[in-house]
Amino acid sequence: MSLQHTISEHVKVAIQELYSADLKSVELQATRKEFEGDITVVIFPILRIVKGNPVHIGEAVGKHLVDHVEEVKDYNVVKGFLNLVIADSYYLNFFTSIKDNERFGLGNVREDDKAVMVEFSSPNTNKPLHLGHVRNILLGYAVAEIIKASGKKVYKTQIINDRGIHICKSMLAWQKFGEGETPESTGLKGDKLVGNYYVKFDQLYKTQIAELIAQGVSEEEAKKEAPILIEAQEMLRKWETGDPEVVRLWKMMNQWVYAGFDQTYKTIGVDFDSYYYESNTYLLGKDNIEEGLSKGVFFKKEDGSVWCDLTDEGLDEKLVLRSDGTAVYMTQDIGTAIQRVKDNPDVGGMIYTVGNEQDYHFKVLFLILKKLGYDWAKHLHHLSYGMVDLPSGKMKSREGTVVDADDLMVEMTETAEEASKELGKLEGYSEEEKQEIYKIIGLGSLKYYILKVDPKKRILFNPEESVDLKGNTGSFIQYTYARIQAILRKADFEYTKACKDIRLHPKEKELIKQLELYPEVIQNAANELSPALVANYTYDLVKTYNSFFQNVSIFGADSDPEKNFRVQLSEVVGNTIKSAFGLLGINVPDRM
RNA sequence: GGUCGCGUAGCUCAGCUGGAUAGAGCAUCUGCCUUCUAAGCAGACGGUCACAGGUUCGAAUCCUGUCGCGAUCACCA
Repeated sequence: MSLQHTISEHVKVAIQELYSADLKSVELQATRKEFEGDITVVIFPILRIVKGNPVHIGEAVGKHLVDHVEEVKDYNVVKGFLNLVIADSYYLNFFTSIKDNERFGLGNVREDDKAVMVEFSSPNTNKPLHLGHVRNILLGYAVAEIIKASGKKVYKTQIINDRGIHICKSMLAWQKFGEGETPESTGLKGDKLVGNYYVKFDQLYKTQIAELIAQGVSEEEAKKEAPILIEAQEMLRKWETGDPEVVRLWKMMNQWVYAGFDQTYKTIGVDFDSYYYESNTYLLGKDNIEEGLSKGVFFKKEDGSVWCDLTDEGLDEKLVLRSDGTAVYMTQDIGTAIQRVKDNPDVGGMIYTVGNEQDYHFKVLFLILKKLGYDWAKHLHHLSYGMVDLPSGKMKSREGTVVDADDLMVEMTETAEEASKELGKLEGYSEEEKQEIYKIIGLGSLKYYILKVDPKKRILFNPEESVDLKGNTGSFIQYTYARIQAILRKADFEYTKACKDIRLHPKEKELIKQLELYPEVIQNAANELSPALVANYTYDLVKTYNSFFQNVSIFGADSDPEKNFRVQLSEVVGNTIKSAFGLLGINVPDRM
């Protein structure tokens, strides 16, 4: 039973005994630094039940707690706040209970037999991944890891948008101008090569439009009639009829792209448990529409199109099947969701990591699935995130202002290398080891920079600031971890010594309090699907540790048990940083 | 126009289900390397929490309205 719970219960008992009143809930908070104490009971809400002077009530309750709760050593009352001083022994006991558990707080926080499927990344196969994908991937992966840590089984998946006119555009341009180029012949990553042809298509398309306009065709017409576009549409038709030549080309170029993506995922450090391809799923959903019609969830209009009436929910009617019987986006998503649960029957909920421009789409999708009566439909969540802006404005692929994911990661690594070389702390390491550390630092900065902000907010991605190693950054936290490892390398302490009689330094107490919070932070992050919570918590922990570390020498000449205790405390903080960063997909180096 | 989201220090961001004097980092300034990693620590400066009402012992937080920014409202994906 947690201390907070114990205190709450005793406050209730005290109010019952002193005033014969029945208190339903107790408001607790951490005591502010400027007052003496650790936990504060807010008296004001009690005034609703017990009339009287808040200070007198606080005094009475405080006395009762000191008398009846072992851990409460002392109290003081300031206005309507009852500050409780918790005995050092409580913190020391807590510390003893976690110090040998490297993964304390991780795993089995909540038992739940239903698995969660987390979808993220979900790229198109016509161009390389960019900064927007990076935010998506980092968020999705971190959320998956956090939920896993909170005790659930997690499936990481993505749906790859591998069909449609966009991929035909790249294919056509390659066919026309490629002269048989391959990733091998050019040395280019497959996704880059294909992306280049997508750009080539767009260039030709634009010049053709310009030519048509010069001939007196209206802009609107020109956009529809450009020969290259007609050709691409023709190619899509051939693909749909299964034309062997087109399908062969499509398969080949998609393979190039997948190889390129795999390399990018590997560098970022993420993986997936399953892949769904739109070329397989785009026909799904029609059966479910039939089923919905028979259940009365959908209705058919005179022209044969099928709709879902959501006006009772304050939304519009939504098309789920065209009048010619073909599927729309919504049809596919309905079918794919149902298919996924068929593939993984233990799944009890799904999380879709998709940008906030699709908020409405997912609102509707979830409603429809609920109406269709699936029990897992109650646990669907759209992990919606804001756009990534650059100081120069919006990223636009057509204007070439996108930040390529691979380039970005290389740049971050190089910056880490420069900074690291200046400080020269990696002497004695092989070039290979150094490169590995630079990568860990560079990527750590990037990941932390993106994950520390609330997902639903837009991010202003400032390249200069993101590579900064000072302040609230990933590398600052990594640096603290590396320093802790240096202490552990040099310390020769024995774990067997008890730490019963130690007087806690106020900052040590503060640190242990923060560690105590750790499982709660993970639980909250899992509930709110917020990696930002974990990131900000880690920063707070590290700030407190650094300030303690700087002010108290661990290798001081005096008393052994204290020395050992401090080294152990360092180790536990280090482990906590490591596991918290693990949840965010960030590595920590032993030296940097 | 309807719907949704955002608006906190010069800049980038925290602020949990309402609680004490609003919190960090960057930038600017001042101290601290004979001790375990100074990518650090301590401190100073900096705020009408967009605005106006409301709810109450108490509001950055909840409600209503206004303004600003963004997204979205296709038989597109």
